[in-house]
Amino acid sequence: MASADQESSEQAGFDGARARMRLRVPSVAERVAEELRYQLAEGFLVPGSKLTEATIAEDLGVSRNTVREAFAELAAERLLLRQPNKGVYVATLEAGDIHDVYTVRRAIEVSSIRAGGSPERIAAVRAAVDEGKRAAAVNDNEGLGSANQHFHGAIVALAESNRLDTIMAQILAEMRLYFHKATMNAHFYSDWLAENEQICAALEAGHLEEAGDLLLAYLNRSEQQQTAIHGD
Amino acid sequence: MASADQESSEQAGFDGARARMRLRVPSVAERVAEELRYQLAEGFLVPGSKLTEATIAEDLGVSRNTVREAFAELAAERLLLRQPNKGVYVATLEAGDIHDVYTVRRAIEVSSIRAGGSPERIAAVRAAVDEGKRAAAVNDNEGLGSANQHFHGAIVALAESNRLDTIMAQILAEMRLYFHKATMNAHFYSDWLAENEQICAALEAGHLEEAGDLLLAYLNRSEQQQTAIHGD
DNA sequence: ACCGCTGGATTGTTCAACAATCCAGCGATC
DNA sequence: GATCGCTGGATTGTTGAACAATCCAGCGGT
Repeated sequence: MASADQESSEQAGFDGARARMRLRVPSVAERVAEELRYQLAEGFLVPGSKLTEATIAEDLGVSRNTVREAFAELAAERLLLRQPNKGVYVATLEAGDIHDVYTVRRAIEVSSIRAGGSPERIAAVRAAVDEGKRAAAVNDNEGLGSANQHFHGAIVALAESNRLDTIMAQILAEMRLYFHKATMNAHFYSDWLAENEQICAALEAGHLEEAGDLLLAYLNRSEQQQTAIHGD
Repeated sequence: MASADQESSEQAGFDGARARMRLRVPSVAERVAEELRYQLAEGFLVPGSKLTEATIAEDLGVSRNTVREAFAELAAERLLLRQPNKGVYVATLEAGDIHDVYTVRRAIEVSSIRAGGSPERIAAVRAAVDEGKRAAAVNDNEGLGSANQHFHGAIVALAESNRLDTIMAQILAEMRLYFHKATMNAHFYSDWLAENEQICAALEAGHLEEAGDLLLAYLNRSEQQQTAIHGD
């Protein structure tokens, strides 16, 4: 997702008329990266475990060189850790990294929401909130989780910055990798809904300062929770 | 610089006693990437020009596959643009990208300075200001430019977040690439010194809000200047 | 318990080949 | 004369094999 979108010049306010064609066939290396990303997000590859080039190459039926290219891509996204002459390992988040990740989130999320956004972008935030409500209604824990990620992604999208979007996407991928389904019990999601609703409402009402404060408070609390669980 | 530092667990408060050894020999691909980064920053490779794999491979005396790995790394940093089946090109910043870049800078720089920082980190900011003054004293335009980059890098470093640091490093590399020496006349540097001094003073005095406001104002003005020059 | 060695496994890098794709040029056609 | 279709050459994408460099576990010697 990082190197996939190179339409930085493609402004958002484009007429739907001249819709871009995008029938590009992703390269093999990209598909390998995509597959690995999927397996990482799904938890098939546990943090810290080693990925051997030859094995993966054979499993996916591609050349070792191609696997290497995919590794490079994922290493650049911090999903894999490359240790020279030793191998690549699934990234692990240490105690310090949790703070690190939340520092980034505070910077870009709060800044994005404080600057407001176009009505369409705000509507996208609202949509994510609703998505969460629907998931909660049917007790879909997994759906609840991704709805929350959509919510925070939509907040960053308010800023209409491609770079912030990809940064956020990477951070979310990192969190998916580490705070995996297994580690998140239902009680985590308890407060989200109400809080997201509150933030979204403030945003819609144009109370940007308040929205920012609420979001900041949420992030701080969330960091505390995570640190408490993944001990340090 | 992006994938080079994987000591995310290495907290800042480390005793100088157990200094890290770092005698790692960078891989060939990394050295190729380094060389290209240098040529990009130095302006030998103009934005938009095409880089042919075979040519670079021969010039540097390495294999085409290795060049490819280096390309992947630089493409992930947005310094190169990979167009599938066509080739890699030196990245160009369109009008919209300028706003994009500054949006990121506003987010992470302002957020970093508003949170303050340890005395050592603040001292580093001060050091960057002094570096600028020394460069100005001898009319060293180039030194003045890099001093300013050090200044803003030091501000982000206040947050003590590895991720923010690498993000900022990439952004600065992008700007170096585009706003190259040739394009920046001396008059650009005119205000910097006084303003950096002011920001730094506010920071040292603990007036974080004021420091943030000053920095924000600077970034906004700088964006305007850049947009004015590199037409839109 | 410490040391050095050694062999096997894995990564790093190169090379050569071929398929897939793009692009410029060049006729053929209306 | 502009458009279309083709074709040939150049470049990228991908593979497979080979070899060098490096690491690591195990083993034996002291």
